[in-house]
Amino acid sequence: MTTLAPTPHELMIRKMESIFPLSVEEKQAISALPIQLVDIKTNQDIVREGDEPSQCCLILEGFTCMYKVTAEGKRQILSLYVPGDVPDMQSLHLKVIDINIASISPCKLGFIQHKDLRQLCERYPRLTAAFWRETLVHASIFREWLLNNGQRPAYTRIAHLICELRMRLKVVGLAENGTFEMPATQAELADATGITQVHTNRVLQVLRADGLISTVKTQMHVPDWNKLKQAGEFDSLYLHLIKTATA
Amino acid sequence: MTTLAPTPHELMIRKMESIFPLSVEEKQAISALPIQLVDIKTNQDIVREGDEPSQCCLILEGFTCMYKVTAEGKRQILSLYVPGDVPDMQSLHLKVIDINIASISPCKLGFIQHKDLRQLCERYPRLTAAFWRETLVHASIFREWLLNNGQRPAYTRIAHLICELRMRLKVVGLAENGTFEMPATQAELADATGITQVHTNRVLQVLRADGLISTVKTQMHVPDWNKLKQAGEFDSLYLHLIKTATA
DNA sequence: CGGTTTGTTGAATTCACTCAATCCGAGTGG
DNA sequence: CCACTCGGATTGAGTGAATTCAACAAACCG
Repeated sequence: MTTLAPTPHELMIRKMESIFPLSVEEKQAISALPIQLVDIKTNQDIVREGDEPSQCCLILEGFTCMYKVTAEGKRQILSLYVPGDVPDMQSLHLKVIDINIASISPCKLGFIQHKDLRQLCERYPRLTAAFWRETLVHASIFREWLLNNGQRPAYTRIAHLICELRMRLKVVGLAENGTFEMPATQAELADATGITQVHTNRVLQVLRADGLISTVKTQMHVPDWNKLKQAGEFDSLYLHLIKTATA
Repeated sequence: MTTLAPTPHELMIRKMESIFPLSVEEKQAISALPIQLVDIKTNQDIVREGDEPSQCCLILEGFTCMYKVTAEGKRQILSLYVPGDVPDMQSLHLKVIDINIASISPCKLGFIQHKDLRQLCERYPRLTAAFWRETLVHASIFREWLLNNGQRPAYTRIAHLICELRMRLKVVGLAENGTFEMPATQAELADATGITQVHTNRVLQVLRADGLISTVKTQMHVPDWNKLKQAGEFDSLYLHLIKTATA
């Protein structure tokens, strides 16, 4: 299945439907949402700690990451966001942003005003549940990362991260045949998994040698999904995808 | 201020008001919520991965923890929950539970039926926002733990955890004069911070030697809040407390 | 009490880190 | 078309923070 680039609204709906069944009416309502398109370059901050935005950001193309830095200047990437994600949905209810969001590749973004989202939720109360659920799924991803980074050895940890990305990209149609764009640098993977860049490099080499992944530029290929899943101890339950989306 | 043990509803309201301003009406509505009281012993599972509960669990007394285990049997504690918390609020919107929750001390729990919470939210839409916000704050705590466990050295990491507990207990009136109950064992602190029990023990000794904490049985005392905050690089922004609660 | 959990200590080990240095491909400009 | 730059990837060698393993002390509990 070769999917033409979906419109912003199509993408948003596709993503939402992976975790929440939408009615025709609800989809129409979402499709009517005003979205302001913006292109940005690599390594641009989109939202910063302390900001009080009045809009949410929908990723349309490219990858972004959420991160925090310690007093000593060490950066932890808290999550990677891919097309269809709204990394700052929390700003609907937490006025002051407590994290940073930045692009890690050139991105196309769609900004949606809080007021429009609030209006939508008022008119379609089930959508409140849908958005709430989306934030809960992201919380679940944070938890899985906590487990992953806290208890698993580097090899498993990186394998797990790659599994998650593949799965999340698949539901929005961006990971066919086990191949997908993965523009994160090794330094970024390192900051996401809490290991050093040097060590990340060595682990990736072993993963390649073991035939679990192969990379060409920013293209990641997973020849044997089951083997990688096993290496990464990956169980997608925590992504809370509904069955139709997993198939 | 010596607070008498609050009723379940008082405790719930006190906690909610630390992150969301409630009207008199809303408080009355919450007070009318049916709550089923249950006492449990230490180390009892309350909710398990795979469960599909029809109720949420309000902690009234004691500590509980949320955890996950890897295939190799390593346990990561994802969060600690204290009186006033509802650790499984997510079950309102994520049918299948993806984590475990267990007591780490004897606990008094209050179970609230999903249907009652849903009804409450329908009648008082602002409360939907309040509960949603509560789940977002917990997500924020997961993120901070990710940063803490991923990027900070063991000493800072444990100091930070103690700071967080003090702060969260304070808003429900359980940490006056820098003293509070902290029933977690060193093994549990270890699983929460992603370091070994042995090393946790050594770090605690240093923290005591540095005069940052002192412990008598399960009582934790913090003689100098500012010093501990500094040692733990603690900034409470991520808890999203409203000003009146911080004071 | 005796049994069990929790806390403490020592010694050897290791996984991952630090600190460079080097390599490489993609642009850029002369 | 090649020299130059620059970000990213790779490699080597030495180091260290935290681990493992094992034993022991202390506190807790029925």
